[in-house]
Amino acid sequence: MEEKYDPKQIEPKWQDRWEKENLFKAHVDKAKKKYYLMEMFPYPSGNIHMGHVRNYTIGDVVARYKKMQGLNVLHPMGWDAFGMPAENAAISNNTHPAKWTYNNIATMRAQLKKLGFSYEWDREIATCKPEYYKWEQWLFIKMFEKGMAYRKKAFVNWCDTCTTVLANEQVEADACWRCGQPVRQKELDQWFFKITDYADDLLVHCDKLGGWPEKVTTMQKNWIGKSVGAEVDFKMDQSDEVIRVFTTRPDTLFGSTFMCLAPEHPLVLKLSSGKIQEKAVKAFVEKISTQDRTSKSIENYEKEGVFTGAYSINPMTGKKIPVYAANFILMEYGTGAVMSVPAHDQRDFDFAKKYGLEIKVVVNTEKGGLDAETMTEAYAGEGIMVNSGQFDGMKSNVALEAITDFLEEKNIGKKAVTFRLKDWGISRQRYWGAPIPMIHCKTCGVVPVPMESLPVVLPEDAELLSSGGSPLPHLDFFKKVTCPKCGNPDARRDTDTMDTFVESSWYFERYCSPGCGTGMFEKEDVDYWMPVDQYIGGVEHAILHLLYSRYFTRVLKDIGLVDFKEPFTRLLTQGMVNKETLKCATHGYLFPDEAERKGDAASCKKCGKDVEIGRVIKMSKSKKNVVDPNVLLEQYGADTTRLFCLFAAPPEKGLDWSDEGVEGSFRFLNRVWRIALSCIDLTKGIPPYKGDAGKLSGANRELFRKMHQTIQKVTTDIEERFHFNTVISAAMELVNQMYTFDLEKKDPERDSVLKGALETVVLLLSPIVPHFSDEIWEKMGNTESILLTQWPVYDENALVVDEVLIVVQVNGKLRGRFTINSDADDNTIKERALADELVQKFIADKPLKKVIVIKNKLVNIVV
RNA sequence: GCCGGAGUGGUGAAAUUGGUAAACGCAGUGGACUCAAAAUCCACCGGCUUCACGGCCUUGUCGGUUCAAUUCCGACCUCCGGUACCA
Repeated sequence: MEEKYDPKQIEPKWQDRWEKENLFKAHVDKAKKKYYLMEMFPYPSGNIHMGHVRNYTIGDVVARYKKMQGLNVLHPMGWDAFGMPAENAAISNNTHPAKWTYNNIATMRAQLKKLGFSYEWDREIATCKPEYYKWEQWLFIKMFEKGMAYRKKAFVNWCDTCTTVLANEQVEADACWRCGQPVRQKELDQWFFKITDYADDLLVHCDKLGGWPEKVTTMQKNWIGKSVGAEVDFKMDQSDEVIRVFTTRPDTLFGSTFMCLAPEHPLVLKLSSGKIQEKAVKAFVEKISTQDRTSKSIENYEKEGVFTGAYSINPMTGKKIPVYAANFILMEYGTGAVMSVPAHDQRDFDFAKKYGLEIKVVVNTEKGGLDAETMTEAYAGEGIMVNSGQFDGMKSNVALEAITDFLEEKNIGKKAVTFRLKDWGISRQRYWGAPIPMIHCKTCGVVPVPMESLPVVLPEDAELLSSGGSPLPHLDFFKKVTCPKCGNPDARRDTDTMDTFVESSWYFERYCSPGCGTGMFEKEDVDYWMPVDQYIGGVEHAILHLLYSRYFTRVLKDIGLVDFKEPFTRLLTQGMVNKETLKCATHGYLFPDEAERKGDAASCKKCGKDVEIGRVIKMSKSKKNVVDPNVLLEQYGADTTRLFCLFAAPPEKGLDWSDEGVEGSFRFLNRVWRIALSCIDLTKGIPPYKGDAGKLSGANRELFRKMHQTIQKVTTDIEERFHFNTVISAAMELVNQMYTFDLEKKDPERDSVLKGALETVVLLLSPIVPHFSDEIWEKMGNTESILLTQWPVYDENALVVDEVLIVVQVNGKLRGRFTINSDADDNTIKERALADELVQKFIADKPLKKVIVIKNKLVNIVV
């Protein structure tokens, strides 16, 4: 009776063995080439989901592959353990965020272990532990001392009923998600990191990140958004005030017929004060202050503004122009004021049409013909200057420089650069985060907590408020402190916590010395391991997390803690794991097992009503379109789960979940298992064929060639593209070819070739299905884990083919094919192609125009 | 809205540098084995057309470049991700 493939028995066996043998332990070894591989650590939300399985499987394959290539591999794992869901769970289940988080970590760690990932668990970190955030607080104080962390006022979403701040996610249709109260914008003092100091450097280095997907660096470049232009001072009519505007188009200055200020601009209320417009302006500012002012919504609002009653003077024309406050101007960007040129900017054009303001053409097209009266849209292109005094007739790109120089000469303007990137606001009015290590004293102002008093420990015995607000401001034992500078006993501790993106901006360095008690990390560890050679994670992090990490690394470099600027040499952004959603009219979103599927329709198991089968979107708990990896592990085991995740799609693409494919992956492993067992029996004592390919013949030679082709394909597909789906296809083809042999017939030559093919299949699959491979490897008589075996190398000579297939096209259409010796010259190939019967039929008596011969591939005959 | 990406058979996908569109799977159909079933093995499997050889069409839509376009260029449509307090 043949032994069946039983993952339930094999997988725990190998997981134990790997752990006992310390197979994944990494040590600094300067004699060896290092490879630091890291996947984005998970937020401990409760259970591992398919997105994690996919991400970590990709990483594990690379880790194991690099190890087999002989590199010193560091492959750590940890927990992004602070964050809002812990607080929400605490409120709804009455459990403490800490308890909830640590329970989730325990569950998820066990799940990751069951998947057989090659993590070095000794390096595990959890960002909610004081020994981790202590060093974050330490860095915060360093940054404060350098002026890199500073305070300014900023708006937050505020719910008056719950008296709490709401995250953008907690705002649904401009109202609080808990109570439905309309959300108001409230201004608070908050901490900011000066990422804008590094805007240019972050931008310039985008082009040097050769190992990053171009789409990610493009998105980062656009996010940073450098604009070159000029700042221009506009004097006010009848007052000494000056309004400074930023423009990227100083060439259009003569065409500026009005001006717009951000509603928050300090001059808005001042200018209208005492005028008949005062009331309307106040109402407008008030209205805007209730609106969400994020870049997402701002472009969606209908352009709206109000006249302040004041005029400024266009410095070129000397004409009075009205000053408006407008909802599409952002205070954070540029100077919070723009000169409006309706003829050459679409937003200004729309605004001018709406409020009946003058439109003046100052840049005409080469052909001329722009007319302010008849224009239906702004002309934003380059052209020839008109209506612009001494600059008339110049090309607009030349005038841009000339006018800027003119402004500098007259001292009313200068060249200026503006970035779209804003400073990073890190204050969160929340409980479950790292406390900001600052103290507010009435006499000394803002004072850092002394370094020796760190960490400022987040009090774990706090009770969460049902409104969702942070309990920290209500905890006197936490809040009340003595000022470390003057001894004033009435000082107040900062009760805000840090944005969780702060923790994830340096965890990759912490992995290098996870237990370090004297600093963020040991320099020699970081010097050896960093930068990360390969980072793998979801595309959704393409901007924020990755940009913040790049910024933090620069800060660490400037403090002298590290010697490099860029933390991640190569980046792989995997696509999301998606699934259709199911929604019942009465019961809302349903889990897959709460609905009865009937072909294209489905009904709710609770009420029997029809269920709406929704769009295929990113798997998420709130939409309940999830697949529980536990179920797959239970039914098929880790290897099948891993195999399917990789086979279904290339990593960078989205993966739309289907249950059917999993079965096929399991079937494939069984197919390999069966041929392995019969080969092992058949080839006992026979060494794998290692000789000259030319000495083999027929099917044996074909298999030998296929084996080397497969090694080549698999190696380049992993090395260059991480396309594991084609890696698996290639392995399947090799296995299929092994199945064409009749093992009943005796053939010692075949047996040794077959043995080599089996060894190859198992080695090539081992990073993907490690338990399975180690088990077969052991059955083949090996005593060491397959992970410690060298990755196979292909033999160039074995790839040589004698005959190639040539296809023949007539006018680009496929008409015939033939095989020919692979070293035949172009002329021979051409003759053969023209002689082909079918080809002749299509050429008929038409004259030949051209014949294109592509060696070893194709002939195209043009008639 | 803005920025980035994707779209190929019934279905997941492949085609790496512009050179045979659909490799390898899933689902399906037929056959072998079996008392029977499961499992397994073998064969077929884009559409229309043809007794057949074959022909015509087909990579979201429309147009362009080229001897040749899934691949390059332009316009558009749909979907997905990000949009600064979800992580």
